[in-house]
Amino acid sequence: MTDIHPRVSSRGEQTRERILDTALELFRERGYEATTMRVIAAAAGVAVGNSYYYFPSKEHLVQAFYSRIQKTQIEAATPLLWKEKSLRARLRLHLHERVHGLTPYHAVSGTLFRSAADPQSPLSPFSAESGPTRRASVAFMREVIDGSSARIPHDVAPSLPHILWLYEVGVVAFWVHDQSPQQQRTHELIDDSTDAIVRLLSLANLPGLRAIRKKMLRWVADLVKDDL
Amino acid sequence: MTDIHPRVSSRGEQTRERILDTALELFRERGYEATTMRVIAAAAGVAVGNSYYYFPSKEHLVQAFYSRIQKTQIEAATPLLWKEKSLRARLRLHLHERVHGLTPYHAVSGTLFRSAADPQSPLSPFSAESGPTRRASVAFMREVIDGSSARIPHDVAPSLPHILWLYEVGVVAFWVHDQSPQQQRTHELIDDSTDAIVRLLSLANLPGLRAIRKKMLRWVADLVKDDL
DNA sequence: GTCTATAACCGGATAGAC
DNA sequence: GTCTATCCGGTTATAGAC
Repeated sequence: MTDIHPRVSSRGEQTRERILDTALELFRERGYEATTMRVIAAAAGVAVGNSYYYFPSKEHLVQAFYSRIQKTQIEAATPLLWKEKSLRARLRLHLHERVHGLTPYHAVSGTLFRSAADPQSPLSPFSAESGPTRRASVAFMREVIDGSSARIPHDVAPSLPHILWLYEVGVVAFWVHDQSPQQQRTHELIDDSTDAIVRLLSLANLPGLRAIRKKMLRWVADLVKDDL
Repeated sequence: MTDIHPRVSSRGEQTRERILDTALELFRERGYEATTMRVIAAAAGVAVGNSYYYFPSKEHLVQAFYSRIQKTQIEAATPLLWKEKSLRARLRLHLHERVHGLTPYHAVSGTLFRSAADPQSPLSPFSAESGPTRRASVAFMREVIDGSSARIPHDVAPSLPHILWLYEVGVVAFWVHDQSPQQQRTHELIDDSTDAIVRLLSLANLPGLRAIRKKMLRWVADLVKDDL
C-alpha cells in the first residue's frame, strides 16, 4: 500500500500471495474446515507464525479471497461492457461474469460465506471493514448503469447503484444455494430477473407506485446507510 | 420422542431442558462465542460430556433454540388469528409475533444465525435436518392463508405457503441486520410489504404477468424442492 | 521488516471408565 | 446418564535468525 518503490512485488508481498494462493487452492480441494492453518503453512512452505504475520486470522484469508475475486471480475467484465448499450444486457453480462468467477468455489461457498451473514462480522458485505470492497462494487454498478441507454427516474437514480448491488448480493446468495447442474438455475434467474428489473424501472413513473417506491428507497438506505 | 410413558418429563428430559435454558440465557447475556460449552455445563451443574450427551454439538443448541422459539410463536399467534379475516391482517399479526418472539435475542441473532446461511449446514432453513421445523412453519403459513377471506389464483395457491415462508425467512434476515431502535424498521417493513404482497396477489391475474409468475414459481420450487 | 521453530493456551469435541 | 481425561485445530507467545 505505502510502498513508494516501483518494484512490482516485494518479497513480503510474494510470500503473502503464495500463502493466499495455497489457502484458496486447498479450500477448493478439501473444503474450509479440513484446511487447517498448519496445513496451509506447510503447503506454502512457511511457518504457522508467518501465516499469521500476513493474515491475522483464518477469516482474513476469506476476506482476501473476496476482494481478489471482486477485482478479477471487474477487470474481466469491464472490456466486455463496451459492446453493450442496453441496461438489461449490461446487467446480465456483469452478473453472469460475477457468478462465473465464483464457480470454482461453489462447493465451499456456503462455508466461505458463512460469516458474511452475521452483521457483526467484518466479513458481512454491510460491515465497515467491507467498505472498500462494497464501494468498489457499487461504483462498478454505477458504471454499468451510466454506460447504458436507460433513462432512470430522478428520485431513483442516486440510489439505483445501491439497489442493484443489493440485488447482486441476493443473486450470489441464490447461487450459493443453487444445487442445479452448473448452477444453471442461477443463470436463468439472472436472465429473468434483469428482465423484470428493467421492466419495473420503466413502470416506475406510474403515479400509483410513488408511495411504494419511496418506501423501497428507505429500506435500501437502512441497509447501506453509511455510504449512501 | 419415543417416550410411551405418560410422564410429563423424565429425568433426562429435565436435564436436557436445564442445559438448554442455561445455554440460551448465557447466549443472551454474554453472546454466543463467549459462552463456552464448559461454562454452560458448569452453570447447568453437569459435566461437559453430559451436555454433549444431549446436544451433539454447540450448534445443536442453536437448532433446539430454533424449534423452541418457532413452537412458542405458533402457540402465541394461533389464538390471536381467530380475530382476523383479511390476509393482510393475518400475515401482519403472524410476522409481528415472529420477530417479537426473537427480540430478546436480537443482539446475538447474527452469530446464532451464522451457519443458517450455509446450505450444507444442518442449521440451514433449507436443510433436511430443518425439515420438520420448516414444514411446521409452512403448514402454519397455510393456516394463515386458508383462514383468510383472500381469493388466491389457482396456479399460485399450492405454492403460496412456501412463497410466503420464503418471504418470512427474508423478513427475519432483514430483522437480523436491522440496527434501528427496537428494530422498528422491520415492523415498518412488515406493514409495508404485507401490503405490497396482497396487492400483487390481486394483480396476479393480469394476463401480462402470467409468464413472470410461472418463473417465480419455479424459483421457489428450486429452493424448497423437497417438500413442494 | 521478514521469517523460523516450538511450545502453550483455549475451546469444541470425543473416548472410555463408572 | 454422567464423569474425567484427552485430542484437535485456531490462535498466541517466545526467542531468535536474516
